[in-house]
Parts: sequence; C-alpha cells; structure tokens
Amino acid sequence: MDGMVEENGTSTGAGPADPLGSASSSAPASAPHVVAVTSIVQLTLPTQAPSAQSVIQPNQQSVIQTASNIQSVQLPKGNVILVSKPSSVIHTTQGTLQTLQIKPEPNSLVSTQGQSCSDDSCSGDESPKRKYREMLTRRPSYRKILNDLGGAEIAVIPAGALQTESGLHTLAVSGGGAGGAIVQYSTNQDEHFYVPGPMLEDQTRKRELRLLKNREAARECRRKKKEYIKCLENRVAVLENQNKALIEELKSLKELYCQQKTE
DNA sequence: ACCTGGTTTCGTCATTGAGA
DNA sequence: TCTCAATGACGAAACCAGGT
Repeated sequence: MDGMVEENGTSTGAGPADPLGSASSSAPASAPHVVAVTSIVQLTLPTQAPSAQSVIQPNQQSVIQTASNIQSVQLPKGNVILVSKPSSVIHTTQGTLQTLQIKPEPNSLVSTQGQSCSDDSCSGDESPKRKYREMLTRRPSYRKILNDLGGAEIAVIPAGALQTESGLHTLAVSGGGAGGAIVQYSTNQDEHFYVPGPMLEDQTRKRELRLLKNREAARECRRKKKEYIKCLENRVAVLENQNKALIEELKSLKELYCQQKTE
C-alpha cells in the first residue's frame, strides 16, 4: 500500500495504482473544451484549524499527507470543482464551474497540479520515496519508548502460570536476579515455550516485544488503509460530479449548435 | 430467546523492501 | 547480511440483522 493519493491528481508509485487516476484526462485532446463557466477561484490554503469534514486529516501518520492543513469548501448544489491541471484539455471561460488551484507547499506530497513527487518518477537530490517514507512512518521506535518507560521489563509469566493446568507445566524456578530462570513449558501448540536460562528468557522477551510492535503496526496499517479507501471514495464522488457537469455541458452545446444550424 | 449467516475487528504469522 | 517497519493473509472473537 505504497500508492499515494492525490486529490484529482495522478497516482504514482508501485503500489496499488489509483484506479481513478486517468479519469480526468479522458476528454478528447483535439478540441479545446469550452465550458460555460465564470470565474477561476484560486485558493491558497491557510494554515488554520482543519475542517472537521476533511477526509484527509492532518497531523497524523497518514497515507495521505498534507503540508499543513486541508480545508473543505462547501459549494452550492450543482457547482463543480475542477482542480486545475495545466495539461488539461478542459478550459473554463464562464459559467458555474469553479477551478481551484491549490498552491503546493514545499513539503507537500499532495499535488493538484498534475505532478507529484511521491514516487521514483520524480528526480531530485534525495529519493522522494525515502522522503515519503520518512515523513509517513518515522516515529520513535518501540524500543526507545520502552527504554524511556524504564527498562523494557516484560513479564513472561501469566497469572496462575505456576499451576499445572491446561497443558502448562512448572519444571523449576531458580533464584532471582536478571538471570533467574523461568522454568515453564506448554504442551499446547499455540502457547509460548518458557525454557530455563537467561538466553531463552531473552528470546522470549524479544518475541513479546516483536509481537507488541507488530500489533501496533497492524493497527496503524489498518488505519491508513481505511483512510486511503475513504479518500478514494471521496474522489469517486468528485469525479462523478465532474462527469455530470460535463454531460450537461455537452448537452447544452449540442442544443446551441442545433439552434445555430437552423438559423 | 435462540439460531444463523454476514460483517467487522483484532492479533499473529509470513513476506517484502529499505536502510544500516 | 541483518534488522525492522509495513502489509497481505488467515483465523478467532465480537457484533449485527433477519428469520424462526
């Protein structure tokens, strides 16, 4: 899931390619697209509190990163936002369509200008992929967190483990200290083995740590995945609106053409 | 109230790719 | 080569809606 999502942009990267990435460039390239629209609204996003409605949430480790904040804009029904793309064959002149040009912030991975630095296709001093990774995933390691918490002492003996119940057997317990052996084993396949000796105790501790980390990683991964899907759904809605507007426009142009023809 | 099939959530394992 | 974070796959448990 390395694919990046850009609002109305092209999806790049080796990950799951944006299934909708080509939707905005499917218009015939031969004839310039004249839309009955009025104004172009250029919007530079302020660094204010984010809208609660935004699908793309800032300040979280997210698949979809924003430079700072994202604002949602409520438009009256029937209006459509076109995110400006220099290469687009769609041009606006007058009418009810509005174009948003979102000025990219230096660190933003979200590009609405038809270009993105979210993958290898972008040349630069540093690997964009690396930058992306650092931005998205760098956080204090769990080891560091555990150290900060004071020693990473993870208990390996569950409550009641000294009883010989449910396949859990006590062999022996030796003296305290760091090298004190935890001497238990389980006959259940899925249970962990607790075998005497500091080295194996260390192995057990490492395993617990690994499981803890992976648990957290899985949670985070699922959160990102949900966010990604949300964003895709959002894009579907945007593109559907766009499609509707284009159909309407085509209709009116046809009517206009027929009128002029009969005159 | 109980059953059942579908969905969601969570933990774990295996694998992969990047960085040291 | 080793380590580690990310993620797909899988199974188990929880949850929910509809039927009886």
